[in-house]
Amino acid sequence: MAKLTRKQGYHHGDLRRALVSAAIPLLRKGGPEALTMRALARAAGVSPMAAYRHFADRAALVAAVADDGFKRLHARLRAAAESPEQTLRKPQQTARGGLQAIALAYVEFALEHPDEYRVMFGSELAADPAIAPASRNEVFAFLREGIAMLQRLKLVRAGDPQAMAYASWALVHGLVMLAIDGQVRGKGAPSTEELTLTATELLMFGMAEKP
Amino acid sequence: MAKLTRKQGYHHGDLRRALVSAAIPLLRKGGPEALTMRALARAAGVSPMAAYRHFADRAALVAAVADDGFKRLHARLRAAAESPEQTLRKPQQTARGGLQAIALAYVEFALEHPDEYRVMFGSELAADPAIAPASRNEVFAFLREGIAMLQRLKLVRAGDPQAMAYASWALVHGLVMLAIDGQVRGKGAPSTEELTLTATELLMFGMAEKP
DNA sequence: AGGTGAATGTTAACGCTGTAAACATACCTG
DNA sequence: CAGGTATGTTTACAGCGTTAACATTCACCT
Repeated sequence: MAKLTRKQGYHHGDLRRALVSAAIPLLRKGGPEALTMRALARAAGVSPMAAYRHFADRAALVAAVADDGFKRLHARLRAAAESPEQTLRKPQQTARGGLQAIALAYVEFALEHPDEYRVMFGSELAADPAIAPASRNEVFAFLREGIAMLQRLKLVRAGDPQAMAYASWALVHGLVMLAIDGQVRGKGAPSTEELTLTATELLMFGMAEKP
Repeated sequence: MAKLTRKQGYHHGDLRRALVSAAIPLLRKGGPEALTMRALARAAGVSPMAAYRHFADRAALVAAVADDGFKRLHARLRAAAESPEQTLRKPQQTARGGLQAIALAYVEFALEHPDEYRVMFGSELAADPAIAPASRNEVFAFLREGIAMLQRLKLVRAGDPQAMAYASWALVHGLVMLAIDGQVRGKGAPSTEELTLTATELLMFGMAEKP
């Protein structure tokens, strides 16, 4: 019976979740730097040390926030994949267009929540791989499966789907980072959306089944 | 004669450069978190506040370190482009192979100095675009010129070289970030070098002149 | 040469941070 | 109801970025 109330009772009532939730508005207001243990505890109406009952240290807390972000990103990508009506200019092959729609959704998510995205890929997590967010692997698996499906449909050439998924992810992630850093601005720079379409199309051509 | 000693005399003798130089070993030992004003001043044998005579705040100092990094990266890429003997498995078209060699050199640089690379693209700089390192634009221009050259040689399809350069940069940057974050590890994951070759080849195919 | 102002470095202090240690309370299980 | 464990608090410390006031050294001008 202990299991039933495991996530509910106690003093605050799931403070862990409250802390992670409090992280989002904090991030959006003050950027990654504002994501401090004390500010978080303050936002949750709790003493600074309370957070340490749920997270070993700041890195663990950041990892939890990142994990949460990847979960939302995953949901967003799944929605984009399933939605028949994506805001995509070129339907072309449905499956390929679907993958492009996923890429667009990915970029959109990152640009809507740049600070969260930055935390998700920030250096705090890279320190030790033990706290790597599990949901990140799920996002990657989702992408890899998409590639594999396109291979089965003969829309993508044969080859290690894992490597192609890495390449695709790298491309989109790189686009996002450049966009977030404000590096894409400047004379004659394309809009991020245009750039995403162009870049993904280039990669798609490269991955296409050779004629 | 005043001009001769412009970079030499004074109290410390070009403390600004000393601070930026001291940043590298500091970074390699303790990661981006170790790059603090006080530690830097300590390493330069100077009082904590001395650094503020040369940098408005920590962000400015980080920007200077990043700028230095981009300068070294630029030099590295130029060397890779000019060196006739790159460690490249597939010579294929010389020019295209050259671009791939540049990509490999880029990834190598980042993997050798992951903490510096992270600082170069860290969130501290993105805050305000005013302190964006100028040398980063030079690296990008270098890449864009390479693409434009390939277009003139008819090895790359027509199209906005700027957008293609963004796509290429994004791909390589994304690869680096994934590799640095230790995300590429795992069962059946390719080596970073293999992955770089695969990914750049995919993009090259996509950018190739259509038959 | 000598004086003057700007450039550079120092000291002291403030509020913020992460986190360890000791303590207090609420809850669950027996 | 008793005991233990999970949770939250208080206190404390060292390190950080940064401000303000002060000290020194150089560069230049007459």
